[in-house]
Amino acid sequence: MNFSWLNLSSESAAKRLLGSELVREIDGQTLRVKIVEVEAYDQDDPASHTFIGKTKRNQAMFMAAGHAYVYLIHGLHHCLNVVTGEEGYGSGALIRAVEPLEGAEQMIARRGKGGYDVTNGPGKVGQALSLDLSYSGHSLMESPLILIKQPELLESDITTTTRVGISKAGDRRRRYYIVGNPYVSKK
DNA sequence: TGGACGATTGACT
DNA sequence: GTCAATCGTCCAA
Repeated sequence: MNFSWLNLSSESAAKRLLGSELVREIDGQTLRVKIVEVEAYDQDDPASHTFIGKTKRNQAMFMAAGHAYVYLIHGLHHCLNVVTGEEGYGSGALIRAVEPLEGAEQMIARRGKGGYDVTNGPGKVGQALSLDLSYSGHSLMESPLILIKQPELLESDITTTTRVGISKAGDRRRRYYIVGNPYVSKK
């Protein structure tokens, strides 16, 4: 098992992540989700945390492909990224939304909400999977958070749009999601 | 050492 | 549609 399939540009790797699964083991429970929405970020992108270079916070983004980068937004929400590309180059894909496959009830309990609201946003994914800053830099080959490759989706199943909630480079179309999946975030 | 700010969410009008 | 919550991080002084 290796993550050479993520050793691509952040755009290609982000699209390749759609349909892949994350397995989260916690309190003896197994949570399994499918990635349905992502956004690409890299060092040459003004909207990326790595645009300013390597810092204490974003150093995980400079690790080899297949590590996790978790950050805290607005002091409230933890967001998960999958690091992509070459080690030493700060790039990755923000996991914006997932579809519960296993352990949905655990996620609903952690979220305090059911329905599609359970995981249809980056902060919601972080809460449903109970992630925090200590997971930044974690290898996604190891328990308790594992990334599992799935067959690549057809290009016709992927929609590309502008990103959400950023204040810079808002015109870059680097948000990708699975057509028709109800867990895709709204905005 | 301090102040400004954010790849968001949810509550409220 | 508007807006507050809340804190780790970054940078200026």
